[in-house]
Amino acid sequence: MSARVARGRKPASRRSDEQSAHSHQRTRSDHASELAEDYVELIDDLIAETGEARAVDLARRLGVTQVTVTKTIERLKRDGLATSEPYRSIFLTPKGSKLAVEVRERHKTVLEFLRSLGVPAKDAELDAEGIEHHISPATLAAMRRHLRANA
Amino acid sequence: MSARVARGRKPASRRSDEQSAHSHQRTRSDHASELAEDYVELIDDLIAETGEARAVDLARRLGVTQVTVTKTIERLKRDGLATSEPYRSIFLTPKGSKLAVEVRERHKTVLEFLRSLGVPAKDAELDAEGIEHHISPATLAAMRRHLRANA
DNA sequence: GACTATTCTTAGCCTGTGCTAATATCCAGC
DNA sequence: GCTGGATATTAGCACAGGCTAAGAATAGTC
Ligand SMILES: [Mn+2]
Ligand SMILES: [Mn+2]
Ligand SMILES: [Mn+2]
Ligand SMILES: [Mn+2]
Repeated sequence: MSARVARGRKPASRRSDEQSAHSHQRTRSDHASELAEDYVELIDDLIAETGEARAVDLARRLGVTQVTVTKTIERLKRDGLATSEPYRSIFLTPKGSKLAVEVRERHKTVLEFLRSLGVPAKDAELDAEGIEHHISPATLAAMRRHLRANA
Repeated sequence: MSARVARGRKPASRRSDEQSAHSHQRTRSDHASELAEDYVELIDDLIAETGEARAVDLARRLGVTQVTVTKTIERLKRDGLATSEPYRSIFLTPKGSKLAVEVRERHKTVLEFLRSLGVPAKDAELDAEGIEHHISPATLAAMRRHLRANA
């Protein structure tokens, strides 16, 4: 059948194996930062829109319970992205604010790009929320080029 | 400052909150199926390339340990996507095979699409591995249109 | 057919991200 | 200034998906 079975030889660790492993590792790493990115973006939005970011509002926009939000905020605090006092609303550190700006910018670009491809608004919004976290600088630049070219 | 603070009025659950929550829910749901998709695609690849899919090969291509692979295969079996006997290699059920074909096709489209945008091969491969799981049928169709138009 | 290197399994651990139930605090309206 | 409803916290649970260490089974080589 196959070369493998015919020879009884295992192909050791090949170049393409490492390439493939690297892609999956990048995806896992993207997912590790994903929640933090969405939270800081949302906290920044809420402060801009309503003057403050409260757990109950975050929960409503994320579709999770308040308890889940509170626990996640604890991780954000641990990672130096947010601050909060008991029973008070949530704030971003400078590091968190900076991340929020970058993330919002990238999110907007991805959304506009999908729209420019002719994807219906509803689908574009759903897809962008997930896609945004897997966009390398190279791909972001390519999307911007495409938007400029089709302006 | 804000309307919220000035009025002391909470804006209840607004339409846009639900829209936003829906996007995040879709992303979480994508992630729940993501690992299964990558596994069946990889198992199918390995069977085609080498005649069989073994845990050690999956581990190498995914960049995780064999133990992690074995545990994940258990979940795939539970979900009716794969089968395996102790100390034997891994097979796909008809359901798993069907999924593998769809996933590979979508993966290829995303990769070609990114390449067609001018993204360098290396970056395109890294990004496609994550992006592929967040592509709605509408976006997939748009990518195909774009590829056909720029053929 | 025995030996050894590879592979697979089992047990046990950890973190992240979700949940419910129960309790505590806060604040708006009276 | 009380108080009821909204909000936040705490405790405890579950599952996914990662890991290491130790031992068992398999298979290629002599
Ligand atoms: Mn976002
Ligand atoms: Mn997102
Ligand atoms: Mn993938
Ligand atoms: Mn993702």
